[in-house]
Amino acid sequence: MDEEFKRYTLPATAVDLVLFSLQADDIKVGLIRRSEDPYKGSYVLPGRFVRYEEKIEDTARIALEEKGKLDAKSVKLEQLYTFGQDLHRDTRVRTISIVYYGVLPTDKFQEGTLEWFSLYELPKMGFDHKAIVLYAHERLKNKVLWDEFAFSFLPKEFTLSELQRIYELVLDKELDKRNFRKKIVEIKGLKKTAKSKVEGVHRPAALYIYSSSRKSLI
Amino acid sequence: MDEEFKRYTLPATAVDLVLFSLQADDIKVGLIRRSEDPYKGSYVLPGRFVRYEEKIEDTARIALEEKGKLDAKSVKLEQLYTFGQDLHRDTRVRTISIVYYGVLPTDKFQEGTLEWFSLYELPKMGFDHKAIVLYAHERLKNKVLWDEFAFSFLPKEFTLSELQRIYELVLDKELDKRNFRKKIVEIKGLKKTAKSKVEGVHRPAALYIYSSSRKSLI
DNA sequence: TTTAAATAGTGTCTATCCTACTCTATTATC
DNA sequence: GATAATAGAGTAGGATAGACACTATTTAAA
Repeated sequence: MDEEFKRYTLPATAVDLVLFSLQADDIKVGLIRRSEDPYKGSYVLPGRFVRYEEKIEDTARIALEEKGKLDAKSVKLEQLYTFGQDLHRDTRVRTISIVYYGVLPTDKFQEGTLEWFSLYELPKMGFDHKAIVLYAHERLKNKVLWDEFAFSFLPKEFTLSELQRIYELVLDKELDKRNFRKKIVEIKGLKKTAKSKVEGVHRPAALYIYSSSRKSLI
Repeated sequence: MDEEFKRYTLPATAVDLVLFSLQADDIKVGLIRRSEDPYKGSYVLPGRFVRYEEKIEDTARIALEEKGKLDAKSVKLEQLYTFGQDLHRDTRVRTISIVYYGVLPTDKFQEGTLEWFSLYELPKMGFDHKAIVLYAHERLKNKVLWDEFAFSFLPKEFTLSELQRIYELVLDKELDKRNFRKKIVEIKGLKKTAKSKVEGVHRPAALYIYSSSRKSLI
């Protein structure tokens, strides 16, 4: 590439997305298979270049809709980190990547253009996107513990067992049932609804809803 | 601005810095007075556009040296957040701002081109840079509690009183002396040196050094 | 040389929180 | 009605956090 070009050209800026979702009792990540070099055949995060006068949150939302065929209203995205080193989405241009991550609730899932892989069994991935997914997982662990991210995996009404399973899958760690229930209900201010959910040959589970609170679970 | 331009032009990307420092028993932030419109006369964060094939960490480092006349080796910068909305550093171009923050140790301080203002008494600031400083302060509080950021304000050897003062200034909260000392020494694995520091008409304080550890202080 | 001023330095007790741990309840199916 | 499968609940012991007050050591001034 010629020196004049480098001197006066700005790097391109893109937004990439790490999308998590609960499917088949596992945390999945939504990826796209590259059909061209570089990294042809590998999987990458869905993303999009930031257009002039496009807020980066909007870029993220458009990427979600166009690349993921997902309803942007159903996914709450948060900024993860901006990677500005060896990220060459396209060999022709130097790219800075602003990465957002978010959770797709199970009841909002729809077949689209993304392919979903277990967080714990990722395929061969292009660029440094695998490292980005792992970084997003670390952030997700914290967010699940300290914020309200766990609820975004689930529909509005959920059982405590379902919620506990989210924590266990995200944290990759088994939790004590009684302690979990005591704490989660109190700390997150869960409210038991009158309804219950029959899901197998066993006692039905009460459905809870989440309102809002500020404490932390460990 | 013409539509063709907007359609095919990429936004510019800049790195801005929030630099903290301990001076005169106060946490200060290093700013630059704008000499041109927009926001002429207001203060802004030091920053620099990201050049083609310049890692963003390098952009940050160069900004530190050129705008702040500070030794990049003495300041550990961490990425804060990327602001991609209404940030128009320059009215002519739409700019995305990747913000880094860091702490300048007291013994590395040198007069330069930055002006230092109390974190709690900021001057009139341009763009949304005041909001960014406040956001950085929130992050700093967490980093001081959970990471090793408190030590970066101080020289290698420091007294426990000096360290406690950092926590109090950053957290904007008084701490109990005995509890602080017990916890900080244990949790952060501080080591008492043989030296002590005479600083006034009173008993000298033992100097401590920080090694490394992983626990948390609250 | 005694006194005063100023900060360094130290331990205990109480309340709260975290963790480990096991049995009964309720449903559908055979 | 017996079985299988998950829902649901309480207690005790140990660890941790927070409140709290006095003695030690130095320099300067009287």
